[in-house]
Amino acid sequence: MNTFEYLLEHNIKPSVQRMAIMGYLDSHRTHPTADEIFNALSPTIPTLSKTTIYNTLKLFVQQGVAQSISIDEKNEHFDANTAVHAHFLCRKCNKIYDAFIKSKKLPGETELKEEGHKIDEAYIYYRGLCRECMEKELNKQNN
Amino acid sequence: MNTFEYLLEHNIKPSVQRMAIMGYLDSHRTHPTADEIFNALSPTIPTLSKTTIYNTLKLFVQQGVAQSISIDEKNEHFDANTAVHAHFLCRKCNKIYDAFIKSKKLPGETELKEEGHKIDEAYIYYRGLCRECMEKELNKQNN
DNA sequence: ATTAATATTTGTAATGAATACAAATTTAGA
DNA sequence: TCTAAATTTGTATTCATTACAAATATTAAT
Ligand SMILES: [Mn+2]
Ligand SMILES: [Mn+2]
Ligand SMILES: [Zn+2]
Ligand SMILES: [Zn+2]
Repeated sequence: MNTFEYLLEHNIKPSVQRMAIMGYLDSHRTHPTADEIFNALSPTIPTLSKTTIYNTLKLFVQQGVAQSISIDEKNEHFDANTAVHAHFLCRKCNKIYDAFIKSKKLPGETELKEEGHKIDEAYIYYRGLCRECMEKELNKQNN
Repeated sequence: MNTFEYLLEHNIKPSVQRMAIMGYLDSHRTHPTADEIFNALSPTIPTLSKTTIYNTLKLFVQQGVAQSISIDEKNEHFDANTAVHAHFLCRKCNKIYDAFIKSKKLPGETELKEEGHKIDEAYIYYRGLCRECMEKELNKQNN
């Protein structure tokens, strides 16, 4: 799937900036923040403005080519994967890990629907200590 | 369960301010923000400071007598119910509804544990249109 | 009861991510 | 080419949250 066509199919005019931001999001599945995207792209597009990053990401979310991840209190993160999937934030290294979902029924979903609410978005967030960080802590102790 | 004992059991010294904030959280299960709590309590405790609200809520979360709900991008919400349960935010009226969870296994949890991560917190968020708001919209059309 | 040490609260200043806004630039159409 | 619309940019602003230090309250020691 090429970025140009993908944006067009979602009614987003593929400008240089939009292509670059979508390209970055698609090739870096690390759930970057607006700031991280700006720092990554600004060397190659020196005129790039942070406002454009914010505007574009908002547009991407509206048009359904990205989702906003609010697992981190401090910063909004973004994900080119728009499918419903779980996220795990390591409180030590701040990395965000993906976890895919097997069952179709999400917890509490049926109850909410039975009460007559209409669900448009679903998010599953976990926080804790990732394997990598846990191993680092163990190595410290065994030295 | 009385508030005084409850705070003590969780190693929180029950000051007037802390009692009031815990009392409010416990009796208003509407997932209030720091600002809402301040506006509600400041008439009865005129010297109350907003900083105290923030400090106290942070302490409550640390000591496990409240949880922080980050379903709303704009404001942090708080909940005296510390059990893992789902939340539904209506994007029209901004009310946050509870939904209780039947199954013990949360989506993606097993996968994350198998990868060696240690999960400490779990959050399930939904967004959409609540029944009340949907009915209001229907009434508008049929007039 | 005084005093001193500690804990808590308060008010104000600072932070910083996100937004508002208007000017500048680019793109598309006549 | 000329014009209008769309997009981008830079700067100013917002506002929830935090930092900090002074003020007050609580507890412990003398
Ligand atoms: Mn993801
Ligand atoms: Mn709740
Ligand atoms: Zn980690
Ligand atoms: Zn509603």
